[in-house]
Amino acid sequence: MEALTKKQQAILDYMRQHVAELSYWPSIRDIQAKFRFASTNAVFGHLQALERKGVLQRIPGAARAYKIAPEVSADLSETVIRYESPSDDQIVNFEEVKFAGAIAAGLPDYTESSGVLSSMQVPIAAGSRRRSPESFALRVRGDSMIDADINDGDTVIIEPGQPKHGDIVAALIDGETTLKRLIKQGGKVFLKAENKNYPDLMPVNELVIQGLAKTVMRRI
Amino acid sequence: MEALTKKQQAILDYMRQHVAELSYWPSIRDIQAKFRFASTNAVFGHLQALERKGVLQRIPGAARAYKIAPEVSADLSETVIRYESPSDDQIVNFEEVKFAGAIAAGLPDYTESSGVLSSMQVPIAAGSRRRSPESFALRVRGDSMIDADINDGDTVIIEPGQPKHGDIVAALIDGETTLKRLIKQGGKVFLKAENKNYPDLMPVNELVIQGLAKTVMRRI
DNA sequence: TTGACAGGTGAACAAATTTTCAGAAACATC
DNA sequence: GATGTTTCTGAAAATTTGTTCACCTGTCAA
Repeated sequence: MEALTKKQQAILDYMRQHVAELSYWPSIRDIQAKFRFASTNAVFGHLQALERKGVLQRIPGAARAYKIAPEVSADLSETVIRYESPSDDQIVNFEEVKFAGAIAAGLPDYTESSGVLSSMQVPIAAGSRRRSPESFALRVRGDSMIDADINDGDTVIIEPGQPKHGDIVAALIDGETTLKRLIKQGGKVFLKAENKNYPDLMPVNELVIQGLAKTVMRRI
Repeated sequence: MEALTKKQQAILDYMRQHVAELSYWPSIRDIQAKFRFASTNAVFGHLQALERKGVLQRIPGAARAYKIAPEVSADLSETVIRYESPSDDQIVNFEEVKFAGAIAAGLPDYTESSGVLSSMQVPIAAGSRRRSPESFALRVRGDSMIDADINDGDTVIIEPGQPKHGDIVAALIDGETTLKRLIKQGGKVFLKAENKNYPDLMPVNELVIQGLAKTVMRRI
């Protein structure tokens, strides 16, 4: 694999950043402006090079249309081990977690040092003109849901939604967010900790919930 | 929120699917072709409507350039339940999963019917100016890792990295991606299925891996 | 020195794409 | 049945965008 020149890498990065932030690709002239080229052809040449080197695929004739080839893996100086990208149909297509508040529109806080925490973060919010409740992630502390296989240190994705009987909700109790299962029984609403050692049902009059826990994430 | 008509919803869905699959937006003509309109203006009108209704943002004059507003959650007409957003410090800041290949730059394939699946999706490499290989997600099929608490239907985030002894890797065996634990023993490399019912160690000469499984996601 | 090559200028061209205009058909609503 | 709205047609205009051509400028190695 032929290596990219500095300019090529910069352009590729810019394109990535652009599409991540705005959700659509930059035009050749956008790139030209960004790098202060006097001619569109400077960009054109670079794009050709990027395509030739296999890191970018242009769609002939189509404006703002590219595909980015999967990144080449860093060389692994191991002996027998070889990398191979998965075929597209193996890839699970996710939806999106919109993070509330401060990081809603932010770019990923990718700190190499932090030991490659997995997972995601969502640029999007581009065009978020709604004050609708967003999904967000919470780190689980404690063992109140241990019997539901949600353990200390896990991360749950909290989504907005209509809480139904049996749902696990992020509820505000005494100003603190806790994970509980919502129980409706005899017209009354209860919260239940999924831990045998905890008291059974906790009746609630007014329930303040932050959302529904729908997904658990666990580090291996 | 004004509701979308059937055609509008279909067009919106198509656009989402297109961008998720190809990583760039369809042109008006693409949409026209898809829905067999005789005129581009049919599409144009629908796009106007979608924008007026706030679910889509067009970039004037730019081809194949849109932003999609985040979905609004269904209104909760429940009685005692109140929503409250979490404070920022409760929010876990994630890093980013870059999806390989086709969906690299895609937007979420959000199908309302599919019942508010949780989770994320990644516009890509946002700002990642690193040439590192991308992470991606795989849906787990089968029970080969059941003893490691990775079950059928779970989703694992596969990350690039130097595989070490004990890591769970996504390895290519007979052209199929499988999840196995990597064992180095006596200078040899083995793969081990974490399921008591499966044979112990599988010796490998040449190992083709797609990455390291570092995170499991499970739907509740 | 020469030649190859990455990087760039400038202008023009062709194609793709958005956008506008005027009007018609379908369809529900009252 | 009248009325208004949504949906669509057809063609044309305006603009954006990708593409091409001729030529210039350094750098680096043979």
